[in-house]
Amino acid sequence: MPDEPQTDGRRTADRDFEVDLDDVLEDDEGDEGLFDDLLSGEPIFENKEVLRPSYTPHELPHRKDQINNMATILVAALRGETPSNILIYGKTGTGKTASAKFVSQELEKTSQKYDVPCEVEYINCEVTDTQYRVLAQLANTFIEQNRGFVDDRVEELQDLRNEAESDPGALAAGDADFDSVDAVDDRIEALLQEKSEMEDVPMTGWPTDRVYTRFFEAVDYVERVAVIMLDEIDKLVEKSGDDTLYNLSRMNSELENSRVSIIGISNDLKFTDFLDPRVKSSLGEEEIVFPPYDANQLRDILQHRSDVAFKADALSEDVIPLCAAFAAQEHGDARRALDLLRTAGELAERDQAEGVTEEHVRRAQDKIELDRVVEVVRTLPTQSKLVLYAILLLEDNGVHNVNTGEVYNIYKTLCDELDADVLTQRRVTDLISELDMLGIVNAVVVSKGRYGRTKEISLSVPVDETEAVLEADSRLSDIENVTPFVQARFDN
DNA sequence: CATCCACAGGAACTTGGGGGCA
DNA sequence: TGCCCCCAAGTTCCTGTGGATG
Repeated sequence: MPDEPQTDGRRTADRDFEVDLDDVLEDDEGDEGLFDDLLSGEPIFENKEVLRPSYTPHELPHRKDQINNMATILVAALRGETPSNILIYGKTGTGKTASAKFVSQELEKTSQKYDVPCEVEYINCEVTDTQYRVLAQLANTFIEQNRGFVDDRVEELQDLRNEAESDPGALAAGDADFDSVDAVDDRIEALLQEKSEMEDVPMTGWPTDRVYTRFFEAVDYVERVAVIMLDEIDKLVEKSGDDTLYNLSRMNSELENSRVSIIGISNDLKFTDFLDPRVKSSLGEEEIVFPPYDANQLRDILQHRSDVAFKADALSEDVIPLCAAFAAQEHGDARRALDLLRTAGELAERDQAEGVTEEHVRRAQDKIELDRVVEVVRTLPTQSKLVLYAILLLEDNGVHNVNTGEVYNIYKTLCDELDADVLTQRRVTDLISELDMLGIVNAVVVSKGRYGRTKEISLSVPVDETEAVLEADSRLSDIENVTPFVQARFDN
């Protein structure tokens, strides 16, 4: 195992963020075991899962209108018609995804009840962010399903065949007319042959149009209505244009057996501006807007979930209003509110407190922010880390609102000393913009008249923590030894 | 009022690494 | 093996520009 030391290093680092083992060990006196202490405290949570973002609730307060609206549109699928395409708008944490998933679950449930072939495929375009990958993923899920259909059909035919061997009359009673047992065998063989041709689309390697064809065939293999749900659709358009959407939206005119319908979910209200007008009109047949929650609505949601999540009386009175207020400031983000509540609970649990207090919420607020920053910085690519370190050094030396040129100069010396590749300034400006979008730095374009136009960059995270995280990176391990060389530059 | 700085940021291209297929 | 594809990261070349200054 050549990478053993690295793994070890990561484990130690993780430990500090996950559970504070040192604290536990210090308290470990007498013959009590390691976990006894932790267990002895009155538990605060009843069911923590319902506070996690992955949990899809059965009831979404203050979203009845939107849900009914979606249902009205999608009910067409149950009648075997093509539902209109839907575009859903709303900022993060406004319940778009949860509502859409809820509706699709109900849709699939009902479709099974009435035996109407109708499926919903969910794709998160932030993860699956190119045309190729979207098509490949869709193709593979449908291919998988089709194999299932073939298996079912083959089984059916085999039963029929077995029955027919003892009672020739059974053939006529079957749903398809076979005049002999051999005919049934032939059919089975043909089906198995078809199945063997249903290979998965590889993750990479094929031309995109071939993937498209494969996907097309897979959808059209049986009669059905396929609802394709594209979450964070703006990310897809931003990265790889509207070809995917164009292809998907014109599919219906060529499909013979099945119909497809698209549900696009977007954070960005204006993303249709970049679309081809044809795509825009077809995709936006129906539009549903999810407005941000206000503090009162957030309070309802939190109340709702905390009844299930916490033990009775575990929350002091002002906890929920405070969480709601904090989250309402962040454009009414319910996910954030739930996170806050959960983290506050975890902090209280770790303190072995009786219940969650206002104080825990405030600490949770800080912890979430710091955790986010630490995680983002830790997972940054090396080059971005170098750029960030350059900004950090400038800040350390009392230079605030630095501009691109200064950063680039420091970055260059840093790379020289570390023996790393030096990127062009063009690339570094992009990296700075990325850091800006991640909220690690704040970069504003300003014009200094005669002295040019540049970005004014300032750090928007705590210096010490960030520095610690950067120095923990093995690839930058020499950085501390290098700093003096860079420091020397400031003397000039 | 024109000039001109110091970049911003778009477009097209290259490189190298993932893979398929005959 | 050679030729095809896709993709991320990076490079080259480029045009655009807000406003202090001469």
